[in-house]
Formats: sequence, C-alpha cells, structure tokens
Amino acid sequence: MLMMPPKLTIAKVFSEMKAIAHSAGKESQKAKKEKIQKLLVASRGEEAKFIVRMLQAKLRIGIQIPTLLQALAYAFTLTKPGKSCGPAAVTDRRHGQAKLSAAELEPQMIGMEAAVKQAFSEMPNFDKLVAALMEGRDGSSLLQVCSISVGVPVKPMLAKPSKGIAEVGERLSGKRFTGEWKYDGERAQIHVLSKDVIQIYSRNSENMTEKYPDVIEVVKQSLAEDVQSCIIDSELVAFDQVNRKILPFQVLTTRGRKNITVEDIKVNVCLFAFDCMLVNGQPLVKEPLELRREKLWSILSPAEGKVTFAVYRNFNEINEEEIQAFLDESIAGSCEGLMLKTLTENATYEPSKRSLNWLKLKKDYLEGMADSIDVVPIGAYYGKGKRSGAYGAYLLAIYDQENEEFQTVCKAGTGFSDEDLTTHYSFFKNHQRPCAETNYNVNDKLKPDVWLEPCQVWEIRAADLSISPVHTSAFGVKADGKGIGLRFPRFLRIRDDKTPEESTGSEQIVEMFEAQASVSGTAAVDDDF
DNA sequence: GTTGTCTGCCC
DNA sequence: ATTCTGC
DNA sequence: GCAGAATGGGCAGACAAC
Repeated sequence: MLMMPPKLTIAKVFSEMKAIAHSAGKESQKAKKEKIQKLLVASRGEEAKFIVRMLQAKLRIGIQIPTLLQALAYAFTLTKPGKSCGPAAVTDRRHGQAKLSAAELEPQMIGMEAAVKQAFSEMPNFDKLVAALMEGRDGSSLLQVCSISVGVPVKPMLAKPSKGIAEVGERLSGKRFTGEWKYDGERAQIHVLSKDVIQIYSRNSENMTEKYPDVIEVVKQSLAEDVQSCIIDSELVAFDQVNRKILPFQVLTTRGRKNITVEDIKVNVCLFAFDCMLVNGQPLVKEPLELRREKLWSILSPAEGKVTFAVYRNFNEINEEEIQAFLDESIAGSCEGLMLKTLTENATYEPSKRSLNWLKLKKDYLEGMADSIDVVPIGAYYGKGKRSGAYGAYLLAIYDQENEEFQTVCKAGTGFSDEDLTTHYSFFKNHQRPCAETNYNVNDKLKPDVWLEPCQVWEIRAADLSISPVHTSAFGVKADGKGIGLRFPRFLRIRDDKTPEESTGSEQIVEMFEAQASVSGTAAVDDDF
C-alpha cells in the first residue's frame, strides 16, 4: 500500500530549500530536481503552489521587504520579548498589566517603523536586525547597534526618474542643488576597512571584490594618508586607457567575474566617485551632500584614467537653459544624463528606495531627445501572474526594405496600461498566424507563443541600441553574425498613421546606433564586439 | 572537447 | 532597468 | 508617493548534452 509522506513542516521545507540552494557541481541539477519532487509529493492542498512560487522567488502575496519591516516594527511595539525565557515569552501591550491605549500605541508604531526601516537600510541583515529587536531595542536605541558600518553594504541611495526639466524645477526650486553626470557603468560601494582590506559591493549588495582587483589596488594608492576607513559611492565604467575614452556599458559586461587577476584583465575601468557615507568610523549619512562631497575630495586623489570624480555643476537656482546645456554636455561625454541632488537642504544620504530624493534626468525620458522607433508586433508571449489570460509581452520588428523582411529589435513588456493590454489582446486574437510569415527573420531563442500578422505599427522608446546576439535588425552590419537590439524598450502608443512597411528601417537603426557618443569615433566598432 | 541551455546578476 | 496601479 | 508586480537586453559562469 502506498504511504502518504509525512506532513511538511516549515523547518523541513526550509532545510530542503537550503540544500537545493547549496547543491552544486556534477549532477546537481538532477539532485535539485529530486528534492523538489519530494517536496511536491509531500505537499497537500495549496502547499505545492507556494513551494513552486518560493523556488521561483515570486511569492506574489503582496508582501515584500518593506511590508515585512513594517510587520516587525509593529510586532515589537505591540509585544515585548520576555527576559531570557525563550522566544515565546512576551509581554503583550494591548492587554493586561502592560496595556496601552490605541492612541498611545499608534505613534509608537509609526516611530518604530521608521527606526526599523532606517536600521535595515544602514545594516541590511535580518539576523542582526532581529537579534537587536529581541534584545529589546526600541526606536531610539536600535540605531546604536544597526547603523552604517564598514564591511556591511548599505542600501545605496536611488534616484527617481524625472519626466523633464520642468519637473526638476518644481522639485528643486528654492533649493541649492547640484547636477552630476550619470555614468553608464556599474554602481560600486567601496568599503575601506583598513589600508589593506578593501571591499566592493554592487547596487544589490553583492560582493564584487573578486571582480575588481585592479580597482582595489588603485583605490589603495589614491587614498589620503590619514584615512583608516571609509565608504565611497561610485560608478565603475569601462574605459579605454589609451584613447582616454569612456566605453559602452556592453563592454563592461564582458569582464570576467571570478578568479580575476590584475595581469589578465582585458576590460579596464575608471572609477567615478560621487559620494562618501563614512570616514574614519564616523557616519556621514546625516550630513548634507555638500559636506560629504568635500570629505570625499579630501580623502581621494584622482589617478589618470583610473580614479576620478563625477563631473558636476552647482546651481543656486533653477535655470532651464543651463540644465539643458549641462545635460547635452553629459550626453556628449558618453553619459546617460544627469543626477540632480540638493546640496544643503534635505540633502542627507537616504539609503534604499524608501526615499527617492535624488532625481535622474536621462535623454530618453525627454520628448524629442529620445530614440523613438516605429515597430511591428510579429509575435506575442502569454502573460504570467496578473497578466495571465492576456499577452504579457510582444516580439517587435522593423521592416528591412532591401531584404524585404521583418527583423526583430526587441520584445516589449512595459509601458502598457491595463487597458492597452486588454485592447491589444483582443485585437491580435483575430490576427494570429499558425506559423511565422516567410518574411520574418527571427532567432529560434525568441520564438513567441503566438505568431501575429504584421498589421499594426507601434511607437516605442528605448534608451540605447546595442549589438545583439539574438535580434536580427541590421544583421551583420556592425558585427559579424549579430544584429542590433534595443536597451530598455517600452511601449508608447499605436501609430495608426503608418503601415508596417513604413516602420523604422534598418538603415535608421544603424544610424541611431552610430550616433551614440560612446560608440561614435571608435576606430573599429566591429573589433569591440 | 564543443555546443547548448539555464541562472544570476548587471543595467 | 521602465512602467503602471491600488492604496 | 509608496509598495508591489508586470516586463526588457545581455553578459559570464555553471551544468547538461552531445
């Protein structure tokens, strides 16, 4: 007789998941499959669904880290951990002797939430946060144990996209502010624990130290004598040391990531520093940018082509022409646009996306400055999650007159309102094809769930164009066996005034590719890819 | 040994 | 990364 | 305005398959 496996417990699922995560090497895929199979067989009711979602890291239950932090804050406000009696011993402040009124608890909960979120931003580590809370730390004392410290990556301060210079004006009017070039590289948070121990963390707090031994070396040499410790915020950008030129992001991504030695580095980088969160043990996050920048300049000296500071210009008041001119300069200088930050007022370093006090101004946000492209949807992919039952993304192509074929440039899955998604789905339901048209030039890897008749033109926007291993537009023109694809594509609108044959041509795609500052002027683009 | 596919991480 | 939407 | 959840191009590296 078949026996039902024992009921799953949280501890069991947790340990199995850890085992799956840590399994590596030959036959590891098989081992993982077997473990997952066992979990699914033992699951009952809805358990299987959530096990699968957990494995996909897409729980979709309306709760992510911010909500979890809020819950922690509320829990430790409403109940207090008991003294040395194990985790179950708590004092509930809603009932009994320790009872507080709702009016008394409310502000405490709000204050605690702010403290917990601040603590997690500065020390994003649940082990440490929960340990501090279990010690009975409250809003005021939590930051004493969970505050910015060298060796623990801080959640980097992020920027809010701005729609145009007018919006920038609204946000910054009446305040002194600065504009900085926004470099197209990899965010790097540099932790100097001592002159001999330097670590680099990514935007998502991954340790990249192993990837950048060259940067470690040059930072060591560029630090001022009296610096024992510091945390620097910066961007690492691929850099041509011979021609003193910034190289495209795509070049940076070809750098190796593991077991890197300085001798065999093929892609050199230049560090563009722009902020400093701690110097010699002293946190600076509560200080205004103007002072932090001053500190930064005092602890780091530039090294030609290796270390420098982000180009900036300070403004005492809004001047749209000057901002526009500075933006144009940044584009000409191979940058993505500008970062705009207050200098004195409201100018502290606010880790994480909790507060988006910085603004980013990129050319592709601006009407008229962006690469706007007319494309034809030729395929569609079934949507997932909240897009189940409709298409979640589309395969987009341009028309190549010479070869009389549709060549793909990108997929698009963003920019659609819910209404757009519905409209497109019902429209294309009646324009499906059983297989690709003979004049569709599509890589196998992009094969859509549904082929579409070429019957509509969409205007889309992109930030950049890149050499693509899968997209077929302008195939072979800029690199052998490769086409051109779009970076950050998004749907803008339907172009009812155009026929599919009038979509953007492949020559225009080539022109747009070549017009990019980080590409133009390169002696032989082909060699770079 | 080479090629193909998937994952995880950049943007 | 970008974008949209419910709260 | 925040939080959440859709979705993009493309690379190195790890495994699997041949």
